[in-house]
Amino acid sequence: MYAFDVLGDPVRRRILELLAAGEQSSGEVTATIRAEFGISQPAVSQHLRVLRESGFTTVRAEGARRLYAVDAAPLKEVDAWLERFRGFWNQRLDALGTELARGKRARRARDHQATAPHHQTTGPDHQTTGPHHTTESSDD
Amino acid sequence: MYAFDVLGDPVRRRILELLAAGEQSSGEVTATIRAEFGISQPAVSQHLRVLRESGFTTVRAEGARRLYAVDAAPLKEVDAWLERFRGFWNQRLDALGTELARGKRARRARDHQATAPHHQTTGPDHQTTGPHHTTESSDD
DNA sequence: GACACGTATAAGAGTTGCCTTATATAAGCC
DNA sequence: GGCTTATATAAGGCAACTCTTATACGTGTC
Repeated sequence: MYAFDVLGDPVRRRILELLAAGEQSSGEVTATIRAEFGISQPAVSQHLRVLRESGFTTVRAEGARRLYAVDAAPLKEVDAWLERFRGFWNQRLDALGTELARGKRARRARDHQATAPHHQTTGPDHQTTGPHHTTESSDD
Repeated sequence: MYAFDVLGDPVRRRILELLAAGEQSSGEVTATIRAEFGISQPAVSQHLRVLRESGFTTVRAEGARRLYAVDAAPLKEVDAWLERFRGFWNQRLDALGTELARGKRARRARDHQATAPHHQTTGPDHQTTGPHHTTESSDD
């Protein structure tokens, strides 16, 4: 899951945000990013390269310009990874105790798309204690 | 959005995957990670520290053990960031042009409402350029 | 108290990542 | 052709990250 590495940089995330509004030329992106982050044109170009080479964007030439646009594929991957955690903020944590008491918990941890280098998951053969109660999980 | 930095590391992502199945002690996590990644106990402990200090996990002591569990707050943040891109993979990219021509775009049933009543999908209402057609590179 | 276990921290080395300045390539215009 | 605009690449410096080994700290046991 190379994707998370790419998204680790705030400049790159910002560029994607900009492109989410629609195709933009390298120059347009550069102007905005320079204004916001105060970095040089080559620096922005390098970030664009990373995004391009990692599949987050597509580019097409229009004269001397390069028009960048979001390619959602890697983001989709990230979204898929998050999938397994969705249950953690979709339920009333406070009510969890009750749920457990009823022995009625839902089965989570269905698939694992581990990016681990080696073999598969050695599933914790404990109780699958899904979403537990965290003392105070901030929810907004 | 510190969260993406934390998730940039494959070991940390794996640890979260493990914890997604339920609370685990530092030792249990360490055993699995050591087996899969071949790194030392202190290395795992340091990753656990990062996860702890960045709010991805909670810890509670049980005797000499430290029991770690997922805290979803930061993941929720990541999910919220992704929100703006959801529209990019919920529509038929190839048909987009046609669809626009027919002016039929808007009301597409959002489909996939499987389990979670996640936040309302505020589709990216990018005017024109939105999701364009490209060859989607699914993997790299 | 002494010792083993479970876990964390400290200090240092190697690697990776991002930024800068300088420069190259290509297109547009006169 | 020669100049300007648009964008990319190259090379080097510095900071940040992650690993390792060594060690400290708290807990349970005898």
